[in-house]
Amino acid sequence: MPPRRRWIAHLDMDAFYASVELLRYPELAGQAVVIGGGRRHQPELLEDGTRRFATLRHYAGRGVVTTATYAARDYGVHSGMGLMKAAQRAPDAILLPTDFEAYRHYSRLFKAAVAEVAPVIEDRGIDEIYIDLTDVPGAQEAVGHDPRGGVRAVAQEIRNNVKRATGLSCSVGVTPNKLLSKIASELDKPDGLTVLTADELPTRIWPLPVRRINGIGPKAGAKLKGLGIDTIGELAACEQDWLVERFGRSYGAWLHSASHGIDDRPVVTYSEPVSMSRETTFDRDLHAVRDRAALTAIFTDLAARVAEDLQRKRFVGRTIGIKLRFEDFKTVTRDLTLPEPTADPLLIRQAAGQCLKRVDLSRRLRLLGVRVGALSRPKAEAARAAEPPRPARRPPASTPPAAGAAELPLFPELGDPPLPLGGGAH
DNA sequence: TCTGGGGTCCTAGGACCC
DNA sequence: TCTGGGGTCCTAGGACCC
Repeated sequence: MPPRRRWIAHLDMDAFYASVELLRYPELAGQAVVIGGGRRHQPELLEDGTRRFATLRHYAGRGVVTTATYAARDYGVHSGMGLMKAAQRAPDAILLPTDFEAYRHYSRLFKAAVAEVAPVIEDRGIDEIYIDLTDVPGAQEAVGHDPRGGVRAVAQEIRNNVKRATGLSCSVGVTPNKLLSKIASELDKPDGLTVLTADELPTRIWPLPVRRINGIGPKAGAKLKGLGIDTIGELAACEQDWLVERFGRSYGAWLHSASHGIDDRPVVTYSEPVSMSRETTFDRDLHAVRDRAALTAIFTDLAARVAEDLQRKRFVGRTIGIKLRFEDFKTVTRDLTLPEPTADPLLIRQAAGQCLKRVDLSRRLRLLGVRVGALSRPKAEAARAAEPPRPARRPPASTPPAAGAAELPLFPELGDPPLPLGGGAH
């Protein structure tokens, strides 16, 4: 009996947001379409029943491209690009607002369709998943002399099921591990299926640029390029010690094993959230003093929204943090750990207000965020009462007056003394 | 016409305790 | 008072991903 092979699939929906929009507006098929920005550019229904769509040409704002159709990508537009820049490259491309409700709906549909064939699924966001195919009936069968035949048929069945359930296409990579499958799913995109065995590493993986490895981002990619390493094969030819000297023990060793296609991570079907946050970028940069009222309102709203998220998902958190991005794009964070976890909007806002006091607010702000971390499940009142009080590890942060957060002066009044510089408070 | 929003994980220094 | 080592928690920043 031949040994049982581990088969992991990575499934990636093709241009997901844009493809969902095309289901709704089939007349846009084949056109350059970009998804992104605010709610402003909703299509307009004309009297003759046709729709008028906004184009990128007149866009003004700070949005980015979340997805572009393949036709739009031909103009050099890709996700993450500022919409202003995208407008330069493709002024006549159609611009649609993001509709997360719709995308979440289709996300649930495609994942359910996969689960009918293979139930061991790891969520990697709204449009991609890993699937463990090892124990799916048929996956271990060779077809002729090809050990990939059985699992290829299983993967094709998954793709068919997704198409039937959603009308959308996806690309799938199947290999012995998550690292290689993630790379493989991109090899024949869109609407492709690539099955690789470990012995195909030198021919199929090593010629690719290092950036194709999930975990090598812009920084590590640039550093490798500076060292004369462009392809995964060139990385694989490096001594591990040499990489460790340059990238640190952990990352250096990982680079070495990744380039050799080694990855033992399991497919994880559930993981508890670690933090929840809300943040917003303003239409224009705001100043702590001159725009105090607006900033205070935004801050309170962000705290209320995280609190709402926590309560809806039944979590409480002990570490409250803020994030600020200045006009020069520099970002700072401050956080504060409370003696007890909470999901109360007032307590969250109070703690966030404490954090804010530790930041120098002389530069204008473009973004504000509120985060709650160190999450746990709320204890029932009864269980709490039965417990001895938790001894505080350090003096609790001076608790603001019980007056209620609404009256707290979060941002300085005109004429207030200058705020202390950030970073000095610990 | 620079660069959204929601996450995870890692590192590193200092506090604090034994 | 000086000299330690180990372990955990807290905080800040940064890389990376979807």
